[in-house]
Amino acid sequence: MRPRSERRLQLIDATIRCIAQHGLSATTMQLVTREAGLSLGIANLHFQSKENLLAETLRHVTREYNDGLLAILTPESGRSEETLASSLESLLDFQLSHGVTQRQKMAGWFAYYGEASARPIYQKICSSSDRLSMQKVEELFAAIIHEGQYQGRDPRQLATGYLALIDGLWLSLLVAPRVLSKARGKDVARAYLQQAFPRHLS
Amino acid sequence: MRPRSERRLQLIDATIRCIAQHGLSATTMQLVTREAGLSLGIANLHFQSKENLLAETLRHVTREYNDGLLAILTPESGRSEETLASSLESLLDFQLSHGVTQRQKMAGWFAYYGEASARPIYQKICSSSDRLSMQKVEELFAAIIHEGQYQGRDPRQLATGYLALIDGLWLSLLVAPRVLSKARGKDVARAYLQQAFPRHLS
DNA sequence: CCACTATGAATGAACGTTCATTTATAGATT
DNA sequence: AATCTATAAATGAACGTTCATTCATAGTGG
Repeated sequence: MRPRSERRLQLIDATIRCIAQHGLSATTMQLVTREAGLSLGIANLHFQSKENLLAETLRHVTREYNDGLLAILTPESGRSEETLASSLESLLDFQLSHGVTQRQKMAGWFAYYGEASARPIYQKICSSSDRLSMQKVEELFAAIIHEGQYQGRDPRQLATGYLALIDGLWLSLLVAPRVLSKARGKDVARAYLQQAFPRHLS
Repeated sequence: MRPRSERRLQLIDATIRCIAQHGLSATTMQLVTREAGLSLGIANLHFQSKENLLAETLRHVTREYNDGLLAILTPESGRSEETLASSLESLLDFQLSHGVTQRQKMAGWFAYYGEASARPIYQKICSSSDRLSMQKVEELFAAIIHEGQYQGRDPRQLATGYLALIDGLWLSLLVAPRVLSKARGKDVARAYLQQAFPRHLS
């Protein structure tokens, strides 16, 4: 017998693994609870319904990603050696890091995106997460443009392009990992940022 | 009573509409056949199984897209006024055209991508379509680099980036159409190409 | 003793698939 | 022309399976 919060996390983790392995449409309560090493009824006890479990799992995944992003893009007064250039480098490292580009995570991410257009609850979670990334990246780009006195750059347009590029690279890494390696994906994203902010990226 | 090929197309079209409206996981044989105005058994008559109907639908969608792409990127000896610059412009127009960026089509596309990592048959169809786009776009970029004598450009890297950017923009248009309009999406893609080939895009 | 956690067999709805039957079409026969 | 025959198209009730959910029951900690 374990506390509520622990079981919830245990079930969410199992859900993520199931989605990655079997896809969203083949993820059943039976599979999830067995993967978690628990009984069939337990998921409904803690999440009321399958729909809710899936929504909470998506919330968990997006929260985890956003926390990682915010840790990089929220300036902290404590860290004095932090520069805009290093933030840019950290952003790139994070978004194409081992942790974020695991097959398991990307597969889950796109499984939800695929169903998002038909399910308002997924659409809401995805789009609000996207909006946050957009805002934070745009802020960083605006600061860099100001610092570097780059001419004729629109921070919103550059942020839109950069985030779309990252999404597209993730999709390529997922669907055709043989064609595009993580290292080459990172090179492509780096090239985009170098074109935009040549004096902020070596 | 209608010929086989007509019914097949009718069912595939109905499947596309169902996926766009209800999502892939909620698309049932009942829904599809009712949408097509036909009886329940007809789909199994023409496609043997639901799995096969869904795979054939994906093949149809990718073929349609690839045909459009090939029409632009395959040089025809007859059209003398065709230049590399105009091909580039046509590519951009096509990929962000009304026809390709319909909600219905993009929703279907990403629904399959979302399930692709768990279903080998989808993965195969998607990745082979991607490979074709990649090859053709890379060829065009290589020709442009040669013609414009652009220095330090890698056609494969630029094509990878461009196609990833397009994918990412489609995803944004699908999930958050209010944040990103089609017109602004096109601006973003155009900016990428302008950076890469400034003398080939006004 | 009470509240909470946990189990898994039972339940009923929904789904893909099958198949006996009916309907339509084209070619052959008279 | 009219009739017959063979073939393919089309139907939808019926079947077996799978799934999410429920619930009677049992275990556990305070």
